[in-house]
Amino acid sequence: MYSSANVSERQAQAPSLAISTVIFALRTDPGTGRSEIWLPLVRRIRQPHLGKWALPGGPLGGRESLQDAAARNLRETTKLEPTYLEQLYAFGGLDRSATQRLVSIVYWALVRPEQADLARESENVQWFRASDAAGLAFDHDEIVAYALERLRGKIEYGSVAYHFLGARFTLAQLRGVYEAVLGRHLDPANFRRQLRSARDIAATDEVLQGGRNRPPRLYTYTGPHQETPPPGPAARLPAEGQSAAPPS
Amino acid sequence: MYSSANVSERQAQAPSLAISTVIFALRTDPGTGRSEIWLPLVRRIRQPHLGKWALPGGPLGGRESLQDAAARNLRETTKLEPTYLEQLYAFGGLDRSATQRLVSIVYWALVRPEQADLARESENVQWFRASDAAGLAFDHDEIVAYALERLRGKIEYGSVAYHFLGARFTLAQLRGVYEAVLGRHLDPANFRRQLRSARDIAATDEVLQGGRNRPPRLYTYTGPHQETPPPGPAARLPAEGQSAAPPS
DNA sequence: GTTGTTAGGGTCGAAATGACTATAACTCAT
DNA sequence: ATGAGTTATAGTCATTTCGACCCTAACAAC
Repeated sequence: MYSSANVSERQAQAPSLAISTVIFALRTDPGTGRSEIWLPLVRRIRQPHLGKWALPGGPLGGRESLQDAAARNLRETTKLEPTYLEQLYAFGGLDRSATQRLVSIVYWALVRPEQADLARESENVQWFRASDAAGLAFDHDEIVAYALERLRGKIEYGSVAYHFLGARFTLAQLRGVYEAVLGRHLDPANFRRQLRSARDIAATDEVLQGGRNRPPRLYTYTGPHQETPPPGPAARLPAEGQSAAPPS
Repeated sequence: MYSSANVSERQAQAPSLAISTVIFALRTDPGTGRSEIWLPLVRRIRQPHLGKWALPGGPLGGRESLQDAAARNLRETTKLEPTYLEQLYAFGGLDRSATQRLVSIVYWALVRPEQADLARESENVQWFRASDAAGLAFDHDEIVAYALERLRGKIEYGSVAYHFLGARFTLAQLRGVYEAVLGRHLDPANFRRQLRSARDIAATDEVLQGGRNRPPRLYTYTGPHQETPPPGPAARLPAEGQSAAPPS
């Protein structure tokens, strides 16, 4: 292996390698009270695609793992730590960038709403509704669409919705996450029944006071608190279950 | 984005980028008649890990997509075309190779048994039972384990088992694939019932003659004949369902 | 013929799921 | 204070799914 192309030739052809990150957060619409998915984008300050919005990213440092590079992107653009960070896909089409051959390893992350609200916004960093994120630089439109697709898959599978929320949450909030991601209404009673069994959530003895209706009980996530899953998939697997629901 | 590190520094740090491929094929044990998963490995002919077995792979050419590079690896090592080829994961740990910083984008492929039998074997290319593939070069042990994990996920989900078989197959053969991958016995009657509904298989009007028992009917796969899924995930998604099975 | 073995169809109960009803607990308007 | 409105939470019921199991059909070998 490691073919016979000589080294100088290989270097000459070597595509640049970059890391990009799709960062999802939930925001509650003040009007309808419904949860929506948002993500931060950065404005391109150089060619190509100067002035367009793009996913946060940059070159891979020589002393950091892929995961670390993605986490660094996150810190640098939004000043916050993700509650979930996973590799999405490596994009390497020939025509991704007009100026150079570019291979991007893309990660996707979930952050909590409190953090998303605190995240700085500036001239060149702004949050967008996921459904409004179009016309991005490079092939980032497709990447965002794919990340949403994958988010749907993961959330149906089960153990990712909690990472959108804080340490304590009501079942209605959790259901709001599911509804925002899946894009359909879920029956509150059935949703409750499904979560009572299995999944890594536990009821606390507290309730959320101050609402205008019956105070809902607060729950916590007790599963592997995979702040940022370990580098290799080998280490990541025990926390997940890998693979998905049986459409049969 | 695209940080402020200057270009020369970035080049100096730039990790090498390689493509590797995990190629799975099914072989039937002549003794027990059970199906087993095999994969081809190549012997390292240079340092590091000289003499050890490793996944087929090599550098990414400047004029080929990631997918094309993986397909080329396949051709070059086994002289055969895969019936299925998908990106597995990008591995980029700091300590993967002792001699250099190496990022590997790994693909996994399925090939048909007839093809696997025809595939050349040589001094430096040999097929191994997946369960016997240990002590490989670099972190390839972990990569193979992860590929098997993902294969299990995909097969439970549904649409990948056919790619191990030829154009026409019996349900017993298909069940053999599932049993080899999942590592457990499946009830023939229930298996039949599940496949009768939904999945992209159709009964032909032919039966397989020549066995010593009742001749089984032959079936075909009618789904998207995803010989080699399109480059971007966007194009790949309609054929798949993305994500994995529900451990709940 | 009989026997052995696999193909393929069916039954039955347990478990999961979706649609729905009912009651509890709170706030707010009157 | 009382009732209306809203959400939380429990329960019911019919349908579907799934695993375990049984039975008959169709071949080869003897």
